[in-house]
Amino acid sequence: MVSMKDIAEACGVSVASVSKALNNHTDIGEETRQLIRRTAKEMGYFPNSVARTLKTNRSYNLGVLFTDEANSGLTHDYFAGVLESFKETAEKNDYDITFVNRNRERRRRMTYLEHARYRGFDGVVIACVDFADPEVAQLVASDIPVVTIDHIFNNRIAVMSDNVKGMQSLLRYIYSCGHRRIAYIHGHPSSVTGSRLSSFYKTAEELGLEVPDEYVLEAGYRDTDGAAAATQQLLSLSCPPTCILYPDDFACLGGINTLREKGLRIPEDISIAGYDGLRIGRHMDPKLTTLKQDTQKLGSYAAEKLIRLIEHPKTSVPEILVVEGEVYEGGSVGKIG
Amino acid sequence: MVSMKDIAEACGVSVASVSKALNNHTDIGEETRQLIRRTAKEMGYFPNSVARTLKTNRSYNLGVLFTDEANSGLTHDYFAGVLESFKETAEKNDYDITFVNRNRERRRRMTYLEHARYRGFDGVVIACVDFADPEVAQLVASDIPVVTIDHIFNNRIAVMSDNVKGMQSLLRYIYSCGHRRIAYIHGHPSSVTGSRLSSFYKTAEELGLEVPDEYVLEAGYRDTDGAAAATQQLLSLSCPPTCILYPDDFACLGGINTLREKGLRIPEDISIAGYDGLRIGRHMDPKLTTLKQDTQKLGSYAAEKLIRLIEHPKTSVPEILVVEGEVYEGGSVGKIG
DNA sequence: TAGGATTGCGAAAACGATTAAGATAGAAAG
DNA sequence: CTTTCTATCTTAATCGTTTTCGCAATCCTA
Repeated sequence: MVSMKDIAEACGVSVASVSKALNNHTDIGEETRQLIRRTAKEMGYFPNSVARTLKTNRSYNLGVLFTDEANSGLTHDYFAGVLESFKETAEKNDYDITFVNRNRERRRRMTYLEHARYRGFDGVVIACVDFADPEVAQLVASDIPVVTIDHIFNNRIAVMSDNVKGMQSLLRYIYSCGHRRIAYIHGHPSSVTGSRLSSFYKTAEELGLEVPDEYVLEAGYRDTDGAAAATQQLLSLSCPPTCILYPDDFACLGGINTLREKGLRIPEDISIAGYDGLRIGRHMDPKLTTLKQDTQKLGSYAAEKLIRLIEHPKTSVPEILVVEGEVYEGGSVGKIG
Repeated sequence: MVSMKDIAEACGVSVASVSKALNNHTDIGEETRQLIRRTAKEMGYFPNSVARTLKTNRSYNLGVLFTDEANSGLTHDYFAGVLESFKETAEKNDYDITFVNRNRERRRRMTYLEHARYRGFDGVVIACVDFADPEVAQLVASDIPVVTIDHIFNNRIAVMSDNVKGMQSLLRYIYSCGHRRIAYIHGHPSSVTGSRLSSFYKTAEELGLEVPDEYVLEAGYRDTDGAAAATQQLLSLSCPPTCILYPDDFACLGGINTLREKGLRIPEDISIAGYDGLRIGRHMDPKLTTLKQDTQKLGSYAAEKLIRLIEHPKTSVPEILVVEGEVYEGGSVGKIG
């Protein structure tokens, strides 16, 4: 590999001058600058980020922390969408991204924070993890710039999908279609689920909707079997709902199958709605009515805020960015009355 | 951050001794070793991978190269599955992964190879890219260890999903169900498509199947609209097929919708089969018959081979690893006769 | 034209680790 | 009692950059 030293020799100048010429410093003559830049290009010089990082303590590398619970992970569509967008924005700003982990086996195990320090990440984005994990807390409490997605920590920047407004819009839409007996199968307890659930109740109250306790059940996120079981339970009620809300689009699939097995048609006999706005929903028949989260914005905002925090720590304030989604009117929620 | 220097001072030894104690070298006394290791732990020391990389020229970081054609990318289920598995295996071996890209905007643009050198990747895995891209060729031709997935380069290690056997098994299965008029909507020309297509023809011949030219159409990978259009075309034939093969599971969705619009039931009126074995297929109704590719093995093999190539270049030979998939017998292919 | 300001450049010290080679001590060998 | 090992530890160079500081040479300005 050709280094600055090689260029310096070729040009008959010092390494310092090469560095200055290449980094557009002011205290270097125009002619020498040109000469150096030309030879650098000719010799196929490319900087060594490792050396630069060591010296400057800036790696231009962002850590991405997420955990692969239940074999989801990268195949988790919502997160994949966010990450894709995050990656793109980061790269546009000359940052690379590397996954944070603690799966070390050969050497001493590392905590997330240790790993982040080990690699010298300039910042870390945290999404889709168990936010109660003490190791996550340790990382968040450190001096490393952090942005979280869909979870709020004290004095940290967070990018949130607006679950409150989202659920509100979705429920209002369903109500506007004439539904009055609406059930909600929510995900396992988490801040996300919490927001949606309370928004569900609040909106129902605003609408004057009555929500019997039997109408609110729990199933895992992306858990088709759980959704199927819950659906079964709802159908066996003496007064079953006319519309069922699911934790997410994927879980819907489990519900749909149960409904079809019972010979129920969607949306003629029963209506359903998902949450997330995954691509598959638009290809189902009928198209799945859902709340489409803006993964594109979520990812790019997270990256922009994180980079801003890194590059301008003084003027960056802990803030909570809320990204609204929108109701996707598929055909899975029928009109009543 | 506490460095070796700090530990050295605390223990009253030289930095060299600290390095030796921590890396289990032989020329260090047992007592001093213990002392150093203990103090290191007490002081919360953690190595700095950047400094180590600079000195040793080994980053323990692998590059992942893929391109996000048509807004797929990380939301591309097949690739996401492979990557997830690759990541896991890499991490088990103490390697991290970073994405290779060339989207630099602020600084000088980089080629893939330049980026790989810039970051000092120990090796790169290439998957899901335009293999005809000269920049990919440049990277492959370099001295950086490379493993490709689903594409073969001269003198390089490749991990391949067995598209020949896969298509053979799938077609034989469909044949065994009694189908004789089988159409194939294949993906855009690529080595993958090529293998499947030729295997389709070869297997058909072996089975004594006649395949009219009108039965073989083209649509993009994951292109639901294209699949829908092709399906339309097939249905309008005077002698339409009894079973349609699609480029992939996702594209199937486009086909399914077209079929349902025509009032055709699956599999009573017409049969379909996908390719890939995505999770959604198992939740469709009927379950989608498909060829399930072993993304888990593909990813882990790629990681293992790449790491082996990095760590034992002498005994590593360019080889082609073939990973077999298996027919997933859903219910979308009906029995005939 | 002397003095100070400006400009262009180089020397050298970092950054945090690794490692070859040298130094020191005590032990074994003659 | 030298000499030669061996075990243990240190010195110092190095990886490829960045950056501070100092030194000339040049340029103003009065």
